[in-house]
Formats: sequence, structure tokens, C-alpha cells
Amino acid sequence: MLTSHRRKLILDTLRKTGAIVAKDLSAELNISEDTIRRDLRELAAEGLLQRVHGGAMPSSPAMGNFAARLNVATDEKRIIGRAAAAMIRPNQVVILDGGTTAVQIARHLPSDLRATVVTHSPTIAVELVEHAGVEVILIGGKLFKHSVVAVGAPAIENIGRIRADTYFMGVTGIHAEAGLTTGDFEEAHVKRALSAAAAETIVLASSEKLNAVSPYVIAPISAVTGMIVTDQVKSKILAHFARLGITITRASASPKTKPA
Amino acid sequence: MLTSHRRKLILDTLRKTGAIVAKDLSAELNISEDTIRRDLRELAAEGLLQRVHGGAMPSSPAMGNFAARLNVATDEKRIIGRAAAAMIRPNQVVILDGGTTAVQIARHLPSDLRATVVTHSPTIAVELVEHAGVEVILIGGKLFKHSVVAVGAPAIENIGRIRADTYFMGVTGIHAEAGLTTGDFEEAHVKRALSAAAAETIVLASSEKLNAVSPYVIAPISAVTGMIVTDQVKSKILAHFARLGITITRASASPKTKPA
DNA sequence: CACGAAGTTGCACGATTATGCGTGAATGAG
DNA sequence: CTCATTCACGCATAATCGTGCAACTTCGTG
Repeated sequence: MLTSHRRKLILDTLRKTGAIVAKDLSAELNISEDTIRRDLRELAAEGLLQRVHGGAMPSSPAMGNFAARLNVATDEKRIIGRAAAAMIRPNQVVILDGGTTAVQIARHLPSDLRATVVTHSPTIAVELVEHAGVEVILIGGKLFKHSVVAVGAPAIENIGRIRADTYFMGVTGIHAEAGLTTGDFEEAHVKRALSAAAAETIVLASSEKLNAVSPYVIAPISAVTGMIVTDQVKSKILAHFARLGITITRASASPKTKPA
Repeated sequence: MLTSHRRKLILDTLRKTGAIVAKDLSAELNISEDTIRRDLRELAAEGLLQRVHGGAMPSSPAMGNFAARLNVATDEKRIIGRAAAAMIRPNQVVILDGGTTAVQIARHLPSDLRATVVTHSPTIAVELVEHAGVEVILIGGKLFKHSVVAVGAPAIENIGRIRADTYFMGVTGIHAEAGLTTGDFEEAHVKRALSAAAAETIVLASSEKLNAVSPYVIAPISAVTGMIVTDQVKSKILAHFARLGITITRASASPKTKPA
């Protein structure tokens, strides 16, 4: 029995049954519990599952803990979200991306703001229900569950009918040469379409995204008109981007943390 | 039985049935009441539920307004939702309406169901993220905030490209002569389009909707192929509908709470 | 082929965690 | 008020965990 084969089996079993019991599995495969537990430990280290006493449970990048991810937003994302929310002027039409940072924008919008928000994220749409003055345009399509956003041809087509003022884009990488990148092919297409539909594209750049590169290219760096970072980021890192004519907004923590 | 697996089960059961009885659950899972009580104590310490004498109730303190409404769904809606969920066969394409009853359908879907769900409700879409086997098609459009569903011409147009097996429709009135009615003009149009896109239209008819009439007509009663009511409803009231060839499903509260 | 490095596996040990039972206190119904 | 149920706590038992260690395989190198 190959190690990697066994690990694959563990993940498959987990997906099917929703739980792994170390003892049962060791009996079934005729290998010691130690080996199973070692596997579980390493798979957990890779974030592929979550260890619990007696076995493992799914950690599901795509599943349940999306809600959890929303609520454990880092301070950095909150700060960036607040800065982005402050940039929105009354009666503008803005596009909000999916992702945890964009949720923070929604949460920091003034409750009396009158504006139009376009989004392909049902999470954002639900978040904005309480904002009576905000008109929400929901982009439909096939739901990509990892990020909880609509993707696919119908989404692209509907985006093509919109002209917005500003698009607040979330990425997993922004790099002076590689441009804007993300981890999913479909999502990259949608982000490109959204960028094309807005006069300005502002990238929400929490520190780990700076100079990072992910597999799928959204657009060259020239598509970016602005980016928001925290004031913790060294100016040196931002120099490349500033030289390309990108407006850089440095967001700082207000003395009072004000979550919505 | 893994500890964390059991706790997850407790939370799921709580979400579905709205209450946990320690004694029943211990009997069902063949473990001591002590263990259940310990679980409840610790889950309560994490704020995930609220302890009461004999068991536990959902804790909905920090939840949003709309989220709160969802969790106070009446028993009647839960019962109807469960019956509707049970009608969905593997690999079917079903349309779920917006509204609190439809949310109950989503919550009662088996977690391993493989099917496609079409919806214009971002709430439903988010609810289904945890169902790995369910493909979600989100219908976009302008967000009508009262019901939290997408409406308008783009929604209608996108619906027109879909052919589904079954549409589970929520209404505010179902009446033998006045037909299906609801409280919003735009929403009525969308519901009509959804009905036209499905081979069968099944109305979720909680008791206060029966023989009620609202301002805007969705469709004549002939558009309905089935309806789901609770077994509390008098047969006399349903006679009109049965005579029109509508299949009536009488849902009852199960004597035994049977979590997956 | 010989050799060593790197990786994998099973076992032993003490430490940690989960479970069930007994006891007496607390709670809610009649 | 009375009584049955439910609860919380401590304790004993059993299961599970992490670590270190030795035996073994696989692979690359000379």
C-alpha cells in the first residue's frame, strides 16, 4: 500500500462519510493506527482535514468554514475594507468582489449611503440587505463554492451589460510583472470581465498578496488603477507599483475599531 | 462515534428541528445522557447553543436580522420544508423559491444529495454551500430586499434559459378562483417565469396561505401540479384543490427526530 | 555491488482526553 | 409542598495521542 495512495483514500473516505475513525480505518486497511494517525497529522498540517480526538473531520476549504472564515477576518482585512468603503461616493455604481475582504467593505458601508452595488457574491448581497439606500444588482451564474461566487458564461454575459464606476477586486497575487493572479481559472475570467466593466479597478491588497503569484492570470498590472494596503507595508515594496501610475491608498487602523 | 462528529450532529439537529432533548438523543445514539449533557455544556460555553432544562435550544444572539427570522421559522414551515426536501430525487434539477419556507427545504436536503438547485435567492445559495454534491445555479438581477431575491428583466431572461423538473413555489395566497398571488408586482413576474421553466410547480402552502388572496397574480391555479400542506389542515379546505387535479401532499411532524 | 541517506512503518511509553457511574444538589410539574 | 427528573461534580476506566526508537525499504552514488 503506497503512502500517497493511502492518503488519497483517506480524503476520499472523508468526503464520502464525513468523518474518519482512526481505529476503524486501521482495521480495514490492516495497518497500524500509528500510521493512520501520522497520515492524519500530516494531512491536517496541509489543511486538507481537521484532526479530532479519535480521527478526523473535513476541514473543507469550500464548505462550512466559509462562514467561519468570514467572522475571523483579520484586522488587516477589516482595515482595508473600511478604507475601501470610505472611498465610495454617493450615487456611484461600484462592483464588489467575493471573498472575505470584500465582505468587510460591505460591513463598513455607512448605513445611510445611497449607491448601487453590483456583485456576483450572494454573501455580499445578503450582507447589504440592511442598507436601505443601497441598490444591489446580483450577477447570476453557476456557484463556485470555494469562494461562494457566481461564475461561468452567464455571469460573464450579464457583467458585459454593466458599466460601473469602481471595481474593488480581491486577488491572491499582485505582482509587477506577473500582474493580477488568482487560484481558480473560472474566477479569473469573471474578475477580468468585472475589471473591464468598471472605469477604475482597485485591488484589495493585504500584505500576503503583494508580489505573490497564483496559477491563473486575471489581467496585466496595467488594468489596475489603484490599490489599498495597510500602513504597515514598507514603501519599498510599493515603489514598483507606484512607478506604474497606480494610486496607492495606505489604510490605517482607526483608534477605535468599529465593526458593523 | 467521534466526539466532534457527535457535536456536529447536535448542531445540525438543532438547526433542523429547533430543539434538542438530551434523553431522546442519548437513546437514539446509544450513549449515556451524561455525555450528551457534557456536549451541550461545552457547546453552550462556545455560544453555539443555549442550554435549557432537558436539552438545548438555538442561541441566536449575534445573528443578523434576516438570519434571526430564518431561525424562528414556525414548526409548520419546517414540516413543509422537510416534506419538500424528501420529494427531490437524485440528479433532478429543481428550482427553490426565496422565502423562509424554501430555506427550510435547503436545510433539510440530505447532505450527500447529488442534484442541481436553481434559485434566485442568495440566501438559499449560501445555505447550499455546504452540500458538496449540489450544484447551485444562481439567478441574478436586481435584489428585491423585502424577500431577498433577484427580480427584474435580467432575472426573467436568465430563467428563460432553464428547464427544470420541479419548482417549489412560495406564495402569500393560493385560492381556487383567484389562483396564486403574492405581495409584490415584480416578484409575481419572476415566480411566473420560474413556474413556466419547470415541468412541475409545487406550492408550499402553510395554512395561512390557503384561500388567501394578495394583490398581484402570479398565475391561475391551473399552473399548479402539486401542493404541500400539513396534516392539520381540514380536508374540506383542500377539496377544491384536489378536484382541480392538484396532487396534495400532507406533511406530518415525524414522531422521531431522525438526523442523518 | 556496496554503501549511506532519506523515508516509512510498527512498537513501547507516559501524557492527555473521553466516557460512564455514583452521589447529592437543583429544577420543574402537579 | 412533594416527587420525579435533570443537573453538576468527582472519580475510575478505557481509549487515544505524541514522541522516541529500531527495523525495514527505497533510492541515489561511487
